[in-house]
Amino acid sequence: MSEHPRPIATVDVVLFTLAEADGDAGLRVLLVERRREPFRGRPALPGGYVHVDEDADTADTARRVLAGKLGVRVPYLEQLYSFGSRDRDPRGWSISVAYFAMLPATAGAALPVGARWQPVATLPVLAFDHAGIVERALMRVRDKATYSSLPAFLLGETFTLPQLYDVYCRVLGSRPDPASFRRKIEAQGFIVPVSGAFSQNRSSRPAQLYRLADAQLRAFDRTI
Amino acid sequence: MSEHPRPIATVDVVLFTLAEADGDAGLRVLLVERRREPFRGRPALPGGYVHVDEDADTADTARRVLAGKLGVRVPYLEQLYSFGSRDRDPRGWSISVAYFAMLPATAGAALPVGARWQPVATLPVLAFDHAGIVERALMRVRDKATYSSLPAFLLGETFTLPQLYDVYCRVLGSRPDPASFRRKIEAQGFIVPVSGAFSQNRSSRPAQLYRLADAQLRAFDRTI
DNA sequence: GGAATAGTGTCTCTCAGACACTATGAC
DNA sequence: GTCATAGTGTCTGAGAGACACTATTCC
Repeated sequence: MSEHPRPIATVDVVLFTLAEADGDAGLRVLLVERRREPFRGRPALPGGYVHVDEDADTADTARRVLAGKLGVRVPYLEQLYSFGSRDRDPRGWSISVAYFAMLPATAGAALPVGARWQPVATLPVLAFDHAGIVERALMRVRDKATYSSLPAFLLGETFTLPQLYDVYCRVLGSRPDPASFRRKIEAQGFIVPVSGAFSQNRSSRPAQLYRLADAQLRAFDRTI
Repeated sequence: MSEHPRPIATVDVVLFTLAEADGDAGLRVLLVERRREPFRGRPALPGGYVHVDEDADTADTARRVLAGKLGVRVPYLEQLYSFGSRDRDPRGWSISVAYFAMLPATAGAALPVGARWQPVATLPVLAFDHAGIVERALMRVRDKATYSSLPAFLLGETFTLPQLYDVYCRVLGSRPDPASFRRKIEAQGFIVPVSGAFSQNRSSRPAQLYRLADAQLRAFDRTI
């Protein structure tokens, strides 16, 4: 009675970062070239099977994939959505529990062969339904940028308010009033000034450095 | 290489409704008594295995469970979260893709034996990690009530603004200003008046009847 | 008329947006 | 001093909260 054929169970991760050069706007997502069938040679999201003997839960699977395939540890990881259907994998009925993660630009370091950062504006054709997964992740990240501290996880330990403003702009794709932004962020209180620390600017006034008040995501207040 | 032992794959549904009697505040959730091990005799969320030969995707599984076990069709169904871990099911590593659904009070009709509506304020001990699933569903529904038309799916085809206000209050557990609520909702424009139709009140002024502008969830505007 | 609920007008306070202004560094 | 960027002050308009008020039904 309880023995049904089981679907394939995988975890895929949409890993976001920003280009280090401020000149290039917008988010980038990590793609790896598939080395096996199906979709051999196609770019895909990093992912893998749930290892029932190794992983305590699906978040563990996500972290194992990121650490093993890419050697990164991410400051922010969130479950995105689960894509489970008959058609999404030619090998059969499969469920992918998708996560997304934010990685500071500085932590980019060396990528293994076959992995690359791709601007979300110019995505190639992806394996499986991964295009849809990236699309949903982008919607989530952009939506959360309007009411949470999420974009701050794209920055390193310390950052200036202008840098934070820049990150929000690049994630949102719009430029709200900088003065309003400053007041709004300061009112939310999820960042605290690092006393006495200032940015080293090329040829202008240095800016106060801040850090996150805590490692958690903070949502802004909302009323009906 | 690609043959890993697969986790169990199930779908569970948190089905919400309101008591018909306006006197009783708050949401109710549907529980069914488990008739098999594990957790035999314990109340649990309606759910079941993914049937790879029957279900096109996990939303199909959710609808099949609701139709088969309870004979209901729901006007709103949304994927909630996936709970996948080694420990959540004594039979082994398991993934439950959880959904939540909203059912108008009037559609309650006859429930099968072993099923019952339970106020969320007085939940018993549940099977598996279902208490955590209900908790997350409640957080989602209450959060969405602050910025979307979600609570409207707890009402029937037509409803009055005072009824809608009552539903939002019961979901949110608070009583915002009724005048502000009216203005806010009218500005969002997700409900339209049914021309010439009014409620039949016992001994007071009848109210304008409204219906949803479309069958989709509508999110309110938000700025940063 | 009174009771009860539906619905509006209006004041205040907060906050986003706009934008002019001042502040502080490098040179 | 100039240039560049950091950061503030202030006005305005939109909207939430509070609450007094009017409107329409049944009795």
